[in-house]
Amino acid sequence: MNAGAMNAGAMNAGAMNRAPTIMKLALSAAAEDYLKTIYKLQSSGEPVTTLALASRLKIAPPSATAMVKKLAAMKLVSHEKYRGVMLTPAGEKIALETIRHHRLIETYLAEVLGVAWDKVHDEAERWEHILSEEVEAKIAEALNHPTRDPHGAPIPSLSGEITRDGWTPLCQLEVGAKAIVRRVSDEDGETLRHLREVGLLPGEEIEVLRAVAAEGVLALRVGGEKNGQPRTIGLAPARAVFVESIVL
Amino acid sequence: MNAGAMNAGAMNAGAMNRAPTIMKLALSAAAEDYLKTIYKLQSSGEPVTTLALASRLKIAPPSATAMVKKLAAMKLVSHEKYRGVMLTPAGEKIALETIRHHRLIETYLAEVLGVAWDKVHDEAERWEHILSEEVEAKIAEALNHPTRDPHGAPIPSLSGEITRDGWTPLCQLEVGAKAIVRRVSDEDGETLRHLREVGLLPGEEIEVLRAVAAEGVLALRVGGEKNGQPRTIGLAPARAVFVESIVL
DNA sequence: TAAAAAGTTTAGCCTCAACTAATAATTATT
DNA sequence: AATAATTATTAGTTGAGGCTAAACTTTTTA
Repeated sequence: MNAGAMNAGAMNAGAMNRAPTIMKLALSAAAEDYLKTIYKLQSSGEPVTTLALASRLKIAPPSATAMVKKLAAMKLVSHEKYRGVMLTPAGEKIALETIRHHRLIETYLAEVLGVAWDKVHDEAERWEHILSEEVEAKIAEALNHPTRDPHGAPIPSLSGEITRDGWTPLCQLEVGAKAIVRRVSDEDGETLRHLREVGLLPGEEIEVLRAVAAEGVLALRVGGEKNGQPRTIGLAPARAVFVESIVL
Repeated sequence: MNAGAMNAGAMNAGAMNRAPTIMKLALSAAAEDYLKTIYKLQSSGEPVTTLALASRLKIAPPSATAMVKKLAAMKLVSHEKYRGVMLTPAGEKIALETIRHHRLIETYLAEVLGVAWDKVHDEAERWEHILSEEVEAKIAEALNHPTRDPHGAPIPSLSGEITRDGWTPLCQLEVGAKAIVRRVSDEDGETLRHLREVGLLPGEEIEVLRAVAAEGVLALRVGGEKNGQPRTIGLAPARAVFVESIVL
């Protein structure tokens, strides 16, 4: 047999690729999704358990275990059995690249192509895995190197730095507190549509009028000084909103 | 059997999907690639054999046989054993949609994002499979509904119509013939870079000065009236160029 | 602290889309 | 027309990345 074609998987090794560019380990879309999800769990302080991964990625727990093992073999995560997962520096780098892709694409779709706020996430979820470095650069340039996506999330820099915002979940505000909406979670289109309807967009000023823990409901004034009408939202959407408190 | 529209494989019985929109059978990227390749072979008059498919797609022949069987089961192609393949109307529709995606993306990348002529093909090859109808529409609109991609290939309309150009491969021109370059094949970046260097871009006027069949070489004047210098190109690149003869 | 519950992993299977080796059909050549 | 050469198909594997059922840890609770 004449070596010729050589299957794509076996291609990595040292063969080919004469170019001086550093060989970029082409990870599967699935692997990138795991790394991204691990990063998000990790940076929101939640423990990165098999169950958390499985539920975020909508897969069965054993599937998560299997992938975690593969990622560990690739030295992208460290994994102690029955304990949990942590990204290695290499894994974090890839997670941040994937998140950068995602948020740049969201921004581009929303600002340049005019795709609706609540739809850009699902699009970006697919695009992030096929974006080349070159097109990434063109997109970043076209947007003038943005640092926030349309939902207020920070876009990691090309070198992998990311702003760590210390913002408060809206659901944790005390009655009477005033704050400015800084970020909303982009994951669920349904929630996003609801938040836009209520007016909870990044930049908006709000005041907590009443919090009825028992009812799991929050009454707010949305929009600055008096003119905003009071609105009531549930706890679930309130958890998707992050605010910066206004200190008086 | 109750007609193809709502096949969608595992799309569980009647559950979900209340919307009145026609369910769009989500085909794998691989299947789309096969349909596209079958379409191209078919419309260039070549017989659509297992070997031709395998060689175009850079896979082994048995893999092609296997996928052809699947596509036949989905009624996207008709297949007579040992004979060859033909697209059904449904298969052709999907092929044309995929080609539309590909060419729109190429055009967008080149014209809006400034990606190089010889690189847009490989990008589009990946993007075409994940483009949603909505973003497709936005892109088409941003480009003002183009009918040609940057290489001169016709872009199928949304409804699946495509211009059939009767252009001549450059390699078939007689000595002394004058013509205008109308289209170059986009498949191979290497070839494209070469053609650009020689000046064989859509719109350019050429004249065949000498054709040495034995040498497999063509001498041309590129660029209108006298001022173009003579250039020599091989037969392989000449096959990738299609021209419109100037009738005197 | 022992039993129950919750969470994690192993074992074994499935589908997809590739692959190689071997077989079968068609076409070309003496 | 018989044989050789092409080309196509079948048979059996492989690797990703899912799945369920069952076994095993860890944590909680009675």
